[in-house]
Amino acid sequence: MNSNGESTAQTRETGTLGKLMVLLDLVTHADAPLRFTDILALAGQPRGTLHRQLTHLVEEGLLELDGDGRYAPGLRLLDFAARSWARNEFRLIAEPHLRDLQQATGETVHLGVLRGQSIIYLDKVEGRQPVRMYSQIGNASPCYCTGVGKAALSLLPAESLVDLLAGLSFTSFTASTHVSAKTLLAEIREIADQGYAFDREEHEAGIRCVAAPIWSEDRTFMGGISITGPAYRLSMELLHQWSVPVQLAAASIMEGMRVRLGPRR
Amino acid sequence: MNSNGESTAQTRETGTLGKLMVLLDLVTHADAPLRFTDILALAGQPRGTLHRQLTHLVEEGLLELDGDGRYAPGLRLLDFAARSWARNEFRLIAEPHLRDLQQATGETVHLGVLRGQSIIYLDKVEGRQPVRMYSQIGNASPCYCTGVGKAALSLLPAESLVDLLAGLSFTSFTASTHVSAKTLLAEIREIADQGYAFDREEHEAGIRCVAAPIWSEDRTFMGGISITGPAYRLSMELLHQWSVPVQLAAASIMEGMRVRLGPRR
DNA sequence: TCTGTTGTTCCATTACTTGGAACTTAATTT
DNA sequence: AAATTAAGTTCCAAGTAATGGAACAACAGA
Repeated sequence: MNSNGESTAQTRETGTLGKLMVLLDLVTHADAPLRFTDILALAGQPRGTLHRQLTHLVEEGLLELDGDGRYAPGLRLLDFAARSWARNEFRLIAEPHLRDLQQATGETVHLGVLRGQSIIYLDKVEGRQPVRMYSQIGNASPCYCTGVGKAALSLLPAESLVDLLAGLSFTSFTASTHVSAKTLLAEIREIADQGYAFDREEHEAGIRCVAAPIWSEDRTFMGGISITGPAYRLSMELLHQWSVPVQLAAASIMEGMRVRLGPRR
Repeated sequence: MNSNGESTAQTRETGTLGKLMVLLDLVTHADAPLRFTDILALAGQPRGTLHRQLTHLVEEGLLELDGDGRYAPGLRLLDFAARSWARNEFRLIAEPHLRDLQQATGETVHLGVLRGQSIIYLDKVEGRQPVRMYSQIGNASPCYCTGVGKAALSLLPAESLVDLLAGLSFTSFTASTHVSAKTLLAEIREIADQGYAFDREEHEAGIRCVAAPIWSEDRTFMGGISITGPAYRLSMELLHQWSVPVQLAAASIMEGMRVRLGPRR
């Protein structure tokens, strides 16, 4: 299987686990708790099989079954995630630099990492209001219309990049969203040259950002950091200016990673 | 080794999934990323078997394998958890009331739910500083030394309570921590009578709280909310006073649950 | 280079998952 | 209230995937 394809309904070679994960995906991605029959239709499996699988997931706390026979994501997932997040090395290293960048600009700062075709946000430092956790952290966003995403894509070797772009299906979130691999590829090459990326209201109308890529030497980690804010406050001119501190912060984080994780990587 | 519940090597009736979850638990509960051999020793399984299991978990993104052959929790867990949290019905219903309570007291407010022998924190509303997400949310804490935990235990029918207490292993976090089922049981009966619970620096020195239980009519959900703060600011007298607003907020949340989830439950 | 350690692959045996069908329970209609 | 349909659960023979011992490969230290 290819390195970071991770394409959609692709049957993975993970046996029983893979089938169960598909179910977890179904339930967690649904907009509302699903009944047994709903899942039956979506999963397309025999009733007996599905019933046993769901029972196992519930027994393990990965799903929860309420009194009305509806399945919802289980709380055990929270516990796993809390540990996963609290000890994430990249996040721990990046955190102080994110804070500095937030202080310097007054705007919201994100740390994200490329996983397959998505950016998963690892951290977020806001200014005034208390963070609504999970509001962004942990969420998976498309790579082709976010600053961090495009910055991360600029790190891929040409071949992997073309493969990944070929597998994308573009959703037009705003009028500015890239809708073809062609224009996206052109921009990513430009980003690779200049070392930073913009999001020109491509994911959400009225929201702009400037982002810089971050990577570990062994390319295990490919992601980025960004400064995000409302378009009325963040002119493109200002964003161009901020491309400098973003890149400096990214460099500091990478230096921290090199020191902490050993020079080899 | 094991944190608080989840007693050792308990074989669940969940077939292949159960075995994989044991591995996930091992890795996520460890203090640092584990090498293959570390897991081999902890899991006590044949090398070949373990290797394939870990490979499957990595392929599914539940674990991550870094360049040095160390296994860490995977980022996919974050994505699952983000969805799980964002749509949790109890949290959504409780949130505005938690905010009100925070405003009224100025101290930190928690929402927690009993899962097995642990309290899992579903939400947290702080005053001044931005919330460090996951710092508390999602974390599992012992039920016998937290305000929310003892409040939740007071909801259990006598028999279940005795069973649960019998299975506890007490860790003495501070000088005030309950260390026997006997004294704990006595306090829980008192809590059941009066309708609110205190944490008198039992989990963390210098931290007190007052908590009130919350339950759904079908007892699917048993948990509570609490006001927490430093002992120097929260005298026991003040906590006694605050037992009233905490109980009122709890009542409001339960009313909300009744309306939203239907009268049956 | 040798040697012990760590990590990976292979394959016959075993055990679990599979899925059809029968069954029970709940909801809807007459 | 009885009949009818839908929804959810249990059962078991057959097939498939997991198991685990052993052999193999990669690596580190002496």
